[in-house]
Amino acid sequence: MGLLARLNSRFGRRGRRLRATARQTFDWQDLRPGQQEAMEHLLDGRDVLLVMPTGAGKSAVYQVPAQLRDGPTVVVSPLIALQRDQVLGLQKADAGGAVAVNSTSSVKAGLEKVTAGEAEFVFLSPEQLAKPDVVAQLAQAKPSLIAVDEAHCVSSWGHDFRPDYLRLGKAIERLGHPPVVALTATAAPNVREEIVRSLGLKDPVQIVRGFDRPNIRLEVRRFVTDDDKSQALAEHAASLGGLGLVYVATRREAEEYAALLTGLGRHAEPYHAGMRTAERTRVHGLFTAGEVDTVVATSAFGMGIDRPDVRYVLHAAPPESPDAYYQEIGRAGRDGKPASAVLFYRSEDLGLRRFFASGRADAEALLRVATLVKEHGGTVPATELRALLQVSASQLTSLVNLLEQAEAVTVTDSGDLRYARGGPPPEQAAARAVELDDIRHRVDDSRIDMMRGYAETTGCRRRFLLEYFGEPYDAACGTCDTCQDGAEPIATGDGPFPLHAKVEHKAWGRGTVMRREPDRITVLFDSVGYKTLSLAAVENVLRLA
DNA sequence: CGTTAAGGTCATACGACCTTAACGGTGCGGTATT
Repeated sequence: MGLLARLNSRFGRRGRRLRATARQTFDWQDLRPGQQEAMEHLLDGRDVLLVMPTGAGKSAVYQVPAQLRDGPTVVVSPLIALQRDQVLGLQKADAGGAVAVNSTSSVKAGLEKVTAGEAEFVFLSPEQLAKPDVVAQLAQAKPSLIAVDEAHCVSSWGHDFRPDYLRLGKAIERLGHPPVVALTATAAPNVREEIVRSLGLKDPVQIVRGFDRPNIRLEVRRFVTDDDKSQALAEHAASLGGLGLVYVATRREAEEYAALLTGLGRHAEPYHAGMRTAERTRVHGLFTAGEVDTVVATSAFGMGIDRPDVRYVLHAAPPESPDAYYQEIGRAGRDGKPASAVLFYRSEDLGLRRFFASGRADAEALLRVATLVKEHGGTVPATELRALLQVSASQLTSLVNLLEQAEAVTVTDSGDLRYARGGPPPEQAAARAVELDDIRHRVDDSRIDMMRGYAETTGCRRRFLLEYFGEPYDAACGTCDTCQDGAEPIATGDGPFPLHAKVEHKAWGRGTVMRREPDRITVLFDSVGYKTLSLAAVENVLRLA
């Protein structure tokens, strides 16, 4: 932003209104630059993708403009616990009321509050927004703003675990597509693209702030045997003071490491989705109150946790992507004081991630859905298809999502299925759907490769992560373990393939240069994900696009 | 993909070694049962 634009933003009419509202309604004395910029674009009617660390005030970005726009604000939130926390927070302010619409209470009563104008904010899961009647009733209330919280879930959960995430774009359209803000703490460039595409954001303003977290020291320790690794991790954790998190890959490990740490005199508690709700709530409460030293958890623990003073995040196994890793270690040191992130690494531990990523689309089921809908000729209720095919609602949604991407099947506003006019024949459609699914899996696999790359790099780890997220970082941080061991030199000068250059590969198609080293580059390809290429070997296969 | 538990074979050892099968994460919603 130029000086004039900055002054205008600082002292302009919209900026003043926004800051006044922030003070009066929420008692926030000032707005940070990224926050105010995003709010102004929303007031101007623009869609916004906002990538900022947790704790940097992402929620404010929709809460303040919501006060200035006529009509309720729809907030998409992945967890009922998050919805509840947000509603409680908003109820403390005089912000126009808030309600969560989900299966824990009457959906009907909640929606009536919105249409009656008694709630400025309505929180829903993607599953609620997959119900035609819910969307129809919300549309009557004429929403003036939509916020998609934890928007990376579109990409990480939408394809299998929670397929209704991929249907949000349709819901947004049916709600009249008021300004939409997608919020997340991390997303690599291709994940951002997918969020934009999937939600159907129109020419969105992308605001990316505060990616680097310089107070978090990065370190990786490599091991050969599992015993050596767990012993080293336990000893390390026991030697640290303050509050910490240990991420593990399985529920059993959560229990085992918690017991191990307890044996070493730490107050450690396990946390995973296999525990009873009451037990999970208890551990979460202990953590929130700071009455525990260490929570040993699977990926179930994290979203919505809010303590500024987490001093360390240890990993007993690598997660499935640098995106997930950065999300998890980003829970350390939110207070800005020194914190550490140590990955206890064995390359074999990536095997479990490859297993989790290995499920492939059911080609036969895709063909059956396509054939049934085609032969029916008209609109088919989803329930009818489920009964015929003996699949769960979420399985059917996943199949339909793929067939929709293959331009064979469309979903009507009432939630029924219809074969696309001029769509490809079922055999072709199913084949195309399988191909699309394969592309996504190749990209997912390459993200696991990048996790290996992070763990095994001899260069600066901070630079590795920031460049993965598309943030140029032309230095070595000087504080990570590799820097302190004397990091490898960084490629300088222009070279044949500058950072972020668009390139074309003979076999892999279009891509973007994400990382440059003296003798090789890493390119993010649209169809195969991340590939690290030796500069000596690419002369005849790679060119600038 | 890698680990572990269970079962089998060998053949003269109350263990050593091999093969095989099972297992592994994240949550919504709605339904069935107390």
